[in-house]
Amino acid sequence: MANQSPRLDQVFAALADPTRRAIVMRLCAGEASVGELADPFAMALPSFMKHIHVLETSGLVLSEKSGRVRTCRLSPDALLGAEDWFQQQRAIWEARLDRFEAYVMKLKKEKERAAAKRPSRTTKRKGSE
Amino acid sequence: MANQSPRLDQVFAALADPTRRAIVMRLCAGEASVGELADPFAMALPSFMKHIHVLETSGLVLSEKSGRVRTCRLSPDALLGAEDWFQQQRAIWEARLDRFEAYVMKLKKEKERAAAKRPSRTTKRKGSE
DNA sequence: CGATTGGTTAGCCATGAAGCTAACTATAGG
DNA sequence: CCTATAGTTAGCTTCATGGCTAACCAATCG
Repeated sequence: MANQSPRLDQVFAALADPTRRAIVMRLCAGEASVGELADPFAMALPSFMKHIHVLETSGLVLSEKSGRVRTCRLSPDALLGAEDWFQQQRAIWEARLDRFEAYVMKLKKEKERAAAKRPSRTTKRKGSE
Repeated sequence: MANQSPRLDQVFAALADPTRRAIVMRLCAGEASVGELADPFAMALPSFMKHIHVLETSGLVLSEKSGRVRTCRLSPDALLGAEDWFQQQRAIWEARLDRFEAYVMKLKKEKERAAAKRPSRTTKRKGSE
């Protein structure tokens, strides 16, 4: 029940930036070096590296340096964790909608029964909500 | 293909804060007034209202004031939009994994065929990557 | 060796986010 | 009418974020 996970904070914060989302999207297609990743962006390397670092500390991306080139790849766990969060919320939301619908149905039925009992009151306006 | 949606920026940024995620979770269970929402948090009202406002401009939450009380409710669209983003990434990721697996299978088969051809070389080490 | 390439570190700046208090508006209740 | 309630506005601090330049390693390559 305690959903105070600092990981989610970082994952969502990381994904709030279009540059970083683009990096994640790129990495979904396969690993790449920092240089390759940086290429499409009109941004100085140090600025770009900050984004990589943010992605890394959020757990979304892993990287490894061999020689003078650092290769980055996606770590699906964090991504899946965030997706889970959405699915949980949606489940709760949908359960509520179901309950609400059930409630409306119940009201409707009661109204029908009342109408059957004393038809003269069928045209009564809306009723209390 | 242009996924530069400023909406996603705002939605993810909104969800990067634990207070705001808690608000969203609370609202999944049904609408509530600002006061009700603020109650569990040890935070001055003006600070809290900022969170509400962030949620509102992100499109996650709608609110309406009647009398002196403002009632908030979830707007599922933005939530679903964000969930979609994850599902798209996952689809790409999984397609890649499939392709990778297919590639590995192909390698394996070739190796087997080679082994069948000249069994003496079966114990050769790893091979070039 | 010396130059180039690929990345890293350090430090600066502007902006925006998250919190606070204090003071104000406007409805509801007595 | 008076007071308490529910938000709201204004203005202030502090810290994080996103960008830059300049200078600095450390592998390659010629």
